Amino acid sequence: MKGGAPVPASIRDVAQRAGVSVGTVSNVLNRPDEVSADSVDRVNRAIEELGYVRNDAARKLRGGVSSTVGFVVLDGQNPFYTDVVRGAEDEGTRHNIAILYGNTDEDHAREKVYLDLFEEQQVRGVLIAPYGDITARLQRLRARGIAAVLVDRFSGDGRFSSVSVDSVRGGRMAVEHLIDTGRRRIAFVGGPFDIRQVNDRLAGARVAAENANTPVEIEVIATRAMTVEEGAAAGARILTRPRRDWPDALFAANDLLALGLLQSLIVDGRMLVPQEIAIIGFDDIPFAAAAAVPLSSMRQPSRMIGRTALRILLEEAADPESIARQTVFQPELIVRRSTSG
Amino acid sequence: MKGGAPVPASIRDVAQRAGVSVGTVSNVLNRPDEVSADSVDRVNRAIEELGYVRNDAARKLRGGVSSTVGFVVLDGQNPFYTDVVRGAEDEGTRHNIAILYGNTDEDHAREKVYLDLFEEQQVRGVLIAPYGDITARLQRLRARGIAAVLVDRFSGDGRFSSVSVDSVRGGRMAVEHLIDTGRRRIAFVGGPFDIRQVNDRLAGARVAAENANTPVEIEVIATRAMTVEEGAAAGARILTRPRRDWPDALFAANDLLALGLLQSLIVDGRMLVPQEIAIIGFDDIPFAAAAAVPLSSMRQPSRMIGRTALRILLEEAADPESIARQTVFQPELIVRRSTSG
DNA sequence: GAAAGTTCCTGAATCGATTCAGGCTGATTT
DNA sequence: AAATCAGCCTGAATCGATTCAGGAACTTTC
Repeated sequence: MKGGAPVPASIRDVAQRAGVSVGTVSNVLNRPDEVSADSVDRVNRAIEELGYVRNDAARKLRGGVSSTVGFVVLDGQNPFYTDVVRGAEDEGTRHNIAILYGNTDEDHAREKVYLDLFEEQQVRGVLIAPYGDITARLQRLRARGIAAVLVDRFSGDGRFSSVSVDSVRGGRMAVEHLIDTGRRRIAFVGGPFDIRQVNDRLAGARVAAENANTPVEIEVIATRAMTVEEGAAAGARILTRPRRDWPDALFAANDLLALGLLQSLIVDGRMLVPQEIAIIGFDDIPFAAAAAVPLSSMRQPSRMIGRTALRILLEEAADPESIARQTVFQPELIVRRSTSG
Repeated sequence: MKGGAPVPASIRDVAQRAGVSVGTVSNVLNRPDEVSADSVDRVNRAIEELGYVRNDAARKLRGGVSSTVGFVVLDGQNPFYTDVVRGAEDEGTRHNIAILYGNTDEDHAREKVYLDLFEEQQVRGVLIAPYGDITARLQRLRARGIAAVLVDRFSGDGRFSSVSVDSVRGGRMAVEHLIDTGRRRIAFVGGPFDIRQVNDRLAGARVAAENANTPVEIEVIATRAMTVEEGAAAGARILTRPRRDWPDALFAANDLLALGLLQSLIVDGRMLVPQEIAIIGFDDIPFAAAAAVPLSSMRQPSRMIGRTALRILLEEAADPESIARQTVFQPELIVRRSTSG
């Protein structure tokens, strides 16, 4: 068909063409300052002419380190996580690191599949927004020399580094805001409860309710996933109740749920938001502001989370003796129309 | 901590423990039916006991094939692309393939960086939603035995397989719909124009205008990117015009732009959508339905696109002689309130 | 019973980049 | 002039999985 070497050039070909040894070529590639300027030139020219590209497999094999990092994400459709990934990617390109991407969709089996895969790939490290409890699995990775950093989730026992947002505090702030604006019958919408953040946000909500100086009721409406569809389904369920049983505010465990709720509640003007019912979400995804009724939310510094997580991961990969550290960002209350008529 | 070798077990360790040769272990792994049941058992037990995991680097080095595929995405924040990736991932897990993910953010330099990286990684193939013209680059990959499939973009010269949606037709359908609902002064909002889809959608819009049996005006409002922010900026610019110069409909090159436009136009009730101005987007991302005014859009079968693209990629990787084929899906008009008062 | 097959297994060679002990050259010191 | 040193280079050994020619043990065929 067309030009171009059908068989890729190896370091040996480059060495031959440049008239030096393979060791020298490798040195040019990895520590050019230990090689004479003349050799550097010749080698670089040969590389150019042959279109040589380093074979990462060979490199990795010989004890080298991988230039990929695995990222296991809970929900790849959620703009919050896309943003986190984006942050990690940004930091990654600065270190010439690529991201092996895995979306688990709140599924244990997929989580395992991806971790296995990353292990086979001998990635430099793994970023993971875990679904359930995976410390055992991570221990094993570590034993293999693969670092791991938890994302969006505090590491309970402190055995692994983590980068997260204080979900309990976020839950408290959200519900305090609802109470401040006069709401008393609050429903927490979220699930499944083996997602740690869901529990934490609910716990925070309860704290706020207990600390209030008026009686505040917290009801729990469980969902099977954190999606727009599940939110809409939960909303539909609320609508079937007699009017006097409606809560006067909803705290959704994330924005996708909140958007789903919003969508189903205001359809046909069934319910007025925020007059009859206030809604607040969590994450402050870009679409929250563009919603039918702009959505109040607890903002997380998503890109920063991704960036920080990758940075810490690389540091730990470089120094396996380093001590696990927990980085916790604070959420920020963003008030929009859905809670402030 | 429990057992777990601090140093990963190799195939040799497994062989020793199972009392067989390395060749046999490899055979158990790759063609178990050529090995006696007894050996298979012993080897599997040894693998279990040692926690052995295949080293993909070594495997790749020895002429094997990679189990990763690169995916270069134009805009990772766009839910449309997340959906496409998700589709590819779905198909990938069925073949035990992981995705190396790269987000170019409409940037040539990043595009190149990722392609280099994928080449070093010797990925099985590359899926790419290209920004500009990259056939030269893809030719080179192909010469190295790396297959490539274009995503969301028709391969003009037919040298590569592609999976896309008929953007010209989509543009035509969108504008025909606007015309059908009585609009005559239509603005196309999109850019930059070196994104092929933008051109195509505009071209389709023009066809619709010319075919109409009333005079229809198509104005072009250029944006620098396809984001919510740019859409909002374009909307703000429209608002500065004297009222009589306002278009009566907007066709946005994608939903993000449309959402931005919507957001900026309806703020403070400056403009009534759809009464004064209709808006239609492209992609039908999940958030389009949840927008302030539910957004009409041209739906693309995003997951299907991803799935199909990966399937074709794997087929081509398996058979380098195969002929490039163009798969074109048809877009579907989804009418919501933003175009039908 | 010899020849010809089967079935299953062995172990050395291989892929390509990196590393490192050792060597060569010319400059500097004693 | 010998000894020392710096600067630069060489090339064999190495990583771990795969492959394949060769061979052992056992059956079947004539």
